Amino acid sequence: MSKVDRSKVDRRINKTREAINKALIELMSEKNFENITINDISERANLNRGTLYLHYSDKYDLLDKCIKDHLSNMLKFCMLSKPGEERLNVSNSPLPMFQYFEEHFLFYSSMLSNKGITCFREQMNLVVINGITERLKTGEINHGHNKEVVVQYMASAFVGVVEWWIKNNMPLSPQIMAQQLWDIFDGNYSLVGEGRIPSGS
Amino acid sequence: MSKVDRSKVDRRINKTREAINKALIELMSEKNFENITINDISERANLNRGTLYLHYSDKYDLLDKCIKDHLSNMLKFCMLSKPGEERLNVSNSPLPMFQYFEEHFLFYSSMLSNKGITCFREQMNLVVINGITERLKTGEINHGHNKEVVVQYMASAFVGVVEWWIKNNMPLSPQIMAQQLWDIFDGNYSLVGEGRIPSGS
DNA sequence: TGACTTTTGTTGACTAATCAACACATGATT
DNA sequence: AATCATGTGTTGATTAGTCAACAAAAGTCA
Repeated sequence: MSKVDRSKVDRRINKTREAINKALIELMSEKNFENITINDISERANLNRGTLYLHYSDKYDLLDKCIKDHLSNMLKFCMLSKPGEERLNVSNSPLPMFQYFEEHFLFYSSMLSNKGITCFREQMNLVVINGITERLKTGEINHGHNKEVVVQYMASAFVGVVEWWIKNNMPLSPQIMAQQLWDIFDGNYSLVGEGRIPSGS
Repeated sequence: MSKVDRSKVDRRINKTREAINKALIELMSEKNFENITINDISERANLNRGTLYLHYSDKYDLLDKCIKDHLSNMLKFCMLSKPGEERLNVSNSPLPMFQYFEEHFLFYSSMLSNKGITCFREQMNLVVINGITERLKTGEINHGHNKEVVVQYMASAFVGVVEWWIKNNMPLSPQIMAQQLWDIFDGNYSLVGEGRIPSGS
């Protein structure tokens, strides 16, 4: 008569998943996804092949979950700075985002540069769109622009810039990138109801 | 009816031991050994406290096995260059040794600098003595010196120099250290039966 | 084509790691 | 001295991971 608590996840599970994800990302930075075998992954992760199948049904399932996991964390990170609060100062500029991408460079580099995996860019775009949409829920646009259009515009611009930055091995610092992007956005819109930021005149 | 092979070690065992050893060395570079608890170690190693007790009876047992393990590897590494073979050229100088210590700097630094653990220096000295004795078995000394004395002299000198080098955060490169030590040894003895190396005249 | 190697996904027997719980020891604070 | 917190070492029930073995699929090449 027992049955233990089990409310928290067994730490072995996390260790295993982390090892597998790390191995996959490493391998994807080295070769084409299609050429990576389950054997490669389990060897690199230093665990039994059978263990991998306890968590993922095949390598496509693994890739899928790996992407969803990372993008979900990215979105979570973005949402930490609450929408509609202190949005016009530099402290809430895109800087944390670029620092985030810098920290997870290996992942985003692997995903964006790897041949034979087309799905990633679209998934990332989708997540960014959802994120921006969420943030714009409270602070409404008041320039007479269609919200959908603005969201698409911003998401595409952001993802495109990030993709360029990552694919080119981050030639500029996160600070510079954030400043540049902030300036461009500023030239277009201010994102909350206060309207354009008076610049000079 | 079965009984599996089990000739090789279960990879879980190696992973666990490696995590524990890494955790101990890290912690010892941060604080006094006496102030490190079993809880600290198991937390840092990211495993259950009970798991640690499956491998070690207490933290002293762990420290002991950790030291013996490292020193045994060190000796193994030293013995890779066979005694009595090509001993007079630079390629067989102490350089590999200093590179070895550089690679395992964190361990030796922790052990040599940590207060509240006196046993390490003596154990290391003993291992070095055994190593040198082993190497001198084939190539005999022929200067009329007592072998024991020569061994003690060399071991003390070597350990002393290494200890200074590690404790001072490796102020000189392994190359320089090896060259210096080689020159000093050369000024004293050549270690094989060929006698002094004619230097110049 | 056919022989071959490699990879895949699954099985069952087994072992190591996990977790909560426990009693006890040590140490500091009041 | 009594209280409180923290660390120790052990227990038993349970789960996750391991390994070798297998058959079937997919890729390689003479």
